[in-house]
Amino acid sequence: MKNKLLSIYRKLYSTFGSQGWWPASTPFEVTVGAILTQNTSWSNVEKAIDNLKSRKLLRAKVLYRLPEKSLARIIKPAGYYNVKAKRLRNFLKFFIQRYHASIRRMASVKAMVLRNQLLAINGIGPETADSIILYALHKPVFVIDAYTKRILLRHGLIKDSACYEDIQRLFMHNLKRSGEMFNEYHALLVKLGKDFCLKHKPKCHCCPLKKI
DNA sequence: GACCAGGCACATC
DNA sequence: GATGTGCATGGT
Repeated sequence: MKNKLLSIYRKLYSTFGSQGWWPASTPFEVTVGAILTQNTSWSNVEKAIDNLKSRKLLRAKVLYRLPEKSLARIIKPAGYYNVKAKRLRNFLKFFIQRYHASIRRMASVKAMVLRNQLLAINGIGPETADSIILYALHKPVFVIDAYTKRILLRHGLIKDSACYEDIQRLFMHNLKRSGEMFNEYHALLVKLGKDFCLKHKPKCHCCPLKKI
């Protein structure tokens, strides 16, 4: 399994190159994006983030002062805007109260402790929590998403019944813990998922992983 | 017009 | 514990 996961990574990297994730200019912007991108295409999230940026709202305390209704209107292009406004505010409350709106303070906590704290927030599930920990704080946790599961399933590396933590363990127990690599690997899986899994049939001959 | 997107919580059985 | 449903915009 170790060799398999590593050869998939190498093949993806040699095919697609570095993906430059996360596409954001600050760690705080990553956390906002992680919540907004739940079940939503990134292009829609970008519009919502641009709205926040142009209004100079991309700071925790400033954003938290905004009424929920106003926030919902501004992030509308990201879809599910009412639930996401709530979820964002749930995170902001936590971030301000527990870490004084400081990314540095939040990053000083052990990854698994923070993960549990994030999971206790209504609206933050495993993928969002891990995205924040990996892409905003650069700590080595592997992010699992729908593409990752679909790809591993197609290549017979997991069972359909595998849950989020099962798949995460597969990567984390079989690869060297490297935030840099986990960052790239997950982004590459998303790239493969977007470019091939949706446009082609399973195991189609032009998939870069066909011989893996 | 149908289908999909870088999920999650909640209701129901 | 598994399964179904609501949440919503914008691109293909």
